[in-house]
Amino acid sequence: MSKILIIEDEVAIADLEKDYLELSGFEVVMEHDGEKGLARALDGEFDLVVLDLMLPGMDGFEVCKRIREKKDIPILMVSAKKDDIDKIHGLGLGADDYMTKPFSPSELVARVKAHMARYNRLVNTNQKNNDIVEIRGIRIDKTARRVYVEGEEKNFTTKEFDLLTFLAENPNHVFTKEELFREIWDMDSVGDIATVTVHIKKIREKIESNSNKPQYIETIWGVGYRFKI
Amino acid sequence: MSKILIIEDEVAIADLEKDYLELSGFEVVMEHDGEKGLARALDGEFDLVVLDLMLPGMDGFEVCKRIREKKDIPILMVSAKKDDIDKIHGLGLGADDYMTKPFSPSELVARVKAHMARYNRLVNTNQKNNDIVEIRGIRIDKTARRVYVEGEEKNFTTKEFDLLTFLAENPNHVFTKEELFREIWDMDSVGDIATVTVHIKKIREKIESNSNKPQYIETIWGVGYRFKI
DNA sequence: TAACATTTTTGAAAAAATTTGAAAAAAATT
DNA sequence: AATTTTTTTCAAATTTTTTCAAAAATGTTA
Repeated sequence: MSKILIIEDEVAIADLEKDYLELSGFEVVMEHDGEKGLARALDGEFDLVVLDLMLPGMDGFEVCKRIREKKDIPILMVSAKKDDIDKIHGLGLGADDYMTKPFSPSELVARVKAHMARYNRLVNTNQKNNDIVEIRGIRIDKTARRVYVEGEEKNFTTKEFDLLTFLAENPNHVFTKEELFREIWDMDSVGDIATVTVHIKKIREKIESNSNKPQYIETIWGVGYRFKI
Repeated sequence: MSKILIIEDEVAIADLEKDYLELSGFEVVMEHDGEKGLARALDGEFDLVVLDLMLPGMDGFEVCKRIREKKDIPILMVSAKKDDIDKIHGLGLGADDYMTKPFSPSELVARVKAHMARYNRLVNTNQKNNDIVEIRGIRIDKTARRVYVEGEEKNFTTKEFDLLTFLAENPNHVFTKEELFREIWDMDSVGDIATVTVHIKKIREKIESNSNKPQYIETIWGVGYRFKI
């Protein structure tokens, strides 16, 4: 269940937002001033913050900035004035979205859902099931030793599977061919590094739709390879 | 440099959007019908898609859905009708944002920037214990070998990356070209010191907004270079 | 300001690294 | 033992990066 924090001093508005969000299945908590809101947000239990700009205590700009210093959760800013929106842009506070009042509650719900979906898409990748490694269109079932590309199973040989899995489990990390060789082949096995290259090529044939522009395994010239998040 | 794909059949509008985005430093490509747009988007070279709903060939709903099946890049949908927005929500297509025409170009630029920033923020937190060197607007991720300038990723070649990283890790220290050469190139490699200069130039092109007044890598006349804190 | 020294820019050549296809070797299966 | 599959090796083709050298620009000094 996703939890949403509403920081909004006008109780009537906050209540309305709360009702709609709860109807859509979210758990909602409200705070009515800046300081408390900030403290709550930093608590870390929320998945998204709806933040009004006009607040007693600490204003929305400040709250946004302070949340962003510590947290990466989506922040949806709400303001009565169109000018404030420009200010939000200008300050580069790291707000993810903004709406001007008045807005329809369904608009709010829609935006909240969109952000949630996006956040989950990007973040949920490598936490839950340890046996499943999933990044974008690639799903690797480690126990079953199966690989699915866009939902379709592809056959991988042992070395190909091990290599792909290692890269996918350490995404965004550049490994040299030597490192990969030591990792997948026996530490002290004597062999040619070139075999790594060939295996990369074979893997690419199976997972990349266009080998010239690899979407998963990138080449870092002069260094090695990297699985792109 | 971030690349944006605009899929919009009205050429005048597409041109306007392109102009504004390019002014903000984005690289922009336009496609004027659904099929071509989809193909381009799946190519994988873009960081964000601006997608009009009304398109000849394949409509925006379909294009959005199809992109989302394969790609995680931000999609910003544009429509003339408010009703369409509700439809986008309803269908759960995975669009990240939407704007109704008419909109101000600066609004478009702001939204694009916000999405880009967020995408980078999220992707970066996903990785584990990376070595990050950060000085003012420059962030160097040593394990991923990525460089961000004002939050935007730039491509660096091996030597460029090594040289920049070395300077950034030893800020405020002047190095002669000889020292830099010995540091980045093999100690005993025979080569021309001039190559250091060329690499500095290339790095500057990527990190300095005004090459005439370098904000990061300063030239110390008659001596060498220094990364300014 | 002229003369000089140093740095920067530029484009093309050279070098290095990667990709690719195919054949040889090794391992597993029948 | 023969066949099939997988892995490794090799070398040509391709791509990217680096180097080099000459020209242009910039800063320094007399």
